[in-house]
Amino acid sequence: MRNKPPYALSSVDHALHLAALLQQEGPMRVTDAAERLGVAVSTAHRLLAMLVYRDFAEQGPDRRYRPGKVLRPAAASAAPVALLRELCLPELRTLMERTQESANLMVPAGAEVRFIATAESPQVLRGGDRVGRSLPAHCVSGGKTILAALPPTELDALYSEDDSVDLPRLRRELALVRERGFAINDQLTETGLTAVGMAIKDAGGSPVAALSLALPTARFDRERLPGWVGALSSAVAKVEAALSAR
Amino acid sequence: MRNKPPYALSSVDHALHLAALLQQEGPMRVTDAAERLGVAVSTAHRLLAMLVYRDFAEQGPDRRYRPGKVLRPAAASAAPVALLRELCLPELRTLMERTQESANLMVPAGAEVRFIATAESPQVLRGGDRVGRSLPAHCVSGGKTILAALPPTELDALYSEDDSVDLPRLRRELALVRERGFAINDQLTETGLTAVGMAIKDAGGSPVAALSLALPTARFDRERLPGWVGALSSAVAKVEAALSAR
DNA sequence: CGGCTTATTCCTCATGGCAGAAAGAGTTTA
DNA sequence: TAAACTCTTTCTGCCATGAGGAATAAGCCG
Repeated sequence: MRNKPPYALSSVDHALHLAALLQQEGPMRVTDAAERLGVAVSTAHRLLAMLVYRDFAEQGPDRRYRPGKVLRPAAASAAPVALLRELCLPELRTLMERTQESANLMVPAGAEVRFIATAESPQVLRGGDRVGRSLPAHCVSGGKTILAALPPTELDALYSEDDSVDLPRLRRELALVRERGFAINDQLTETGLTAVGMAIKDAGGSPVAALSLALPTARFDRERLPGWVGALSSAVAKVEAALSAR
Repeated sequence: MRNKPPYALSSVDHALHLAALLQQEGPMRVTDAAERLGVAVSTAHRLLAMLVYRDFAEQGPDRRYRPGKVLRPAAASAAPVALLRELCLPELRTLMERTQESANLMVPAGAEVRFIATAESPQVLRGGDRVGRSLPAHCVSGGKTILAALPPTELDALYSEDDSVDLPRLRRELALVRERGFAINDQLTETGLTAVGMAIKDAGGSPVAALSLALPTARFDRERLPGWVGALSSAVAKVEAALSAR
């Protein structure tokens, strides 16, 4: 816990304080919460209702409120994306070490992909860390491979109402991606950056994530492509095997 | 997650949503958080500052925000009171089964004690479940034994400015409690309820909690007192041994 | 049935969201 | 290598809207 911010949000403070109390001290009634926070009972009730809504609390048959699943030991390690990150981090590092280029892990998020882990190249000029960011799937190498693995109906659902995307052209590109097994993003999202991506699929063949190598365009060399694709294939295979084993 | 409450607190909703996103998805920048929540960047920053303040987030050297210790797997099991509850629950049950009266665990909280676990007697007329509640320590059996184990300076610090408490009289009572090793609350906090309490001390002799048996005054019998005190002693000894072993 | 507790509703004013500015950090360029 | 540039984080002030509290209704238990 740090110093109180200069411009604290008292409603948020109450809620977080209450959540932490539930975790530390266990079951509590509405009136107990009101006393502990120094607020009206109706306010405490509203705060608890929000905690319940967002899974930070739940109410038992004795009417007391307890920590919800977000605050339980299992939650942090059970979230699918957190699991995937944990599982992929070693492979990301291996991939990066093998290629000396930055390796990214991304997951699908509607028509976008979200970067959830990066192993950065040790070279001075390198693809940077994009963790936390979202980018349009059809502009990103890994995103393209995810789209390529989607059933046509799902692809339509994502893009049929989006005028900015030429759907027939995208389909043709994705057919090529499927054929090759990887996709390239040549400076579509950032000038001077080129990436090679490959989807990670579950046992049923559905894309759950993608790995990509991102490097300065100046270092992109068609002759080295097979090597990068090979390293990506290796990493993807290992992740897929680990996913199947769960 | 439940249905959104009819009268949601949107600021609290933003904060909790953001905390859950950090746990599920991992590191995030301020601008990422703003995008995900659909709020201004400055608002996202204030929310993150509150999350950091309450240990739901922390910021790394890369400026990204990550889950704080409250959201990590270890937090839920590491909180001292949560540990104590977990450790004491079996003894509470044993104590209750042995005496057929309700057994309570309470911890000191300033001049009060807070009830953190109860094993209720199976009898129809019984001491009830007080989990979550706080009561003045000097009116509660377990609280008296905690006060009795405090150094005189600490006792003074708690009560010297409190006119409602006759400190010399309390001192005399606590001296008696120390001599006996247990304390009785005869209807001070609730008409018709009598309780016998005993402190749990750490290796250094400082009181960390107390166990008590609470029963209807109608069942309180001075001839049975040694039996109750014996059972309490047993339970306290086991808890103290377990505490020492950590 | 009574008393306590939880849950809901309405109103008002204090605070949370936003815009803008300042500060910080990393990259690019000369 | 230093300056310029750009993006990002952090800070600040203002005002309208949403959070807190009072009152009421509903629920629960002895």
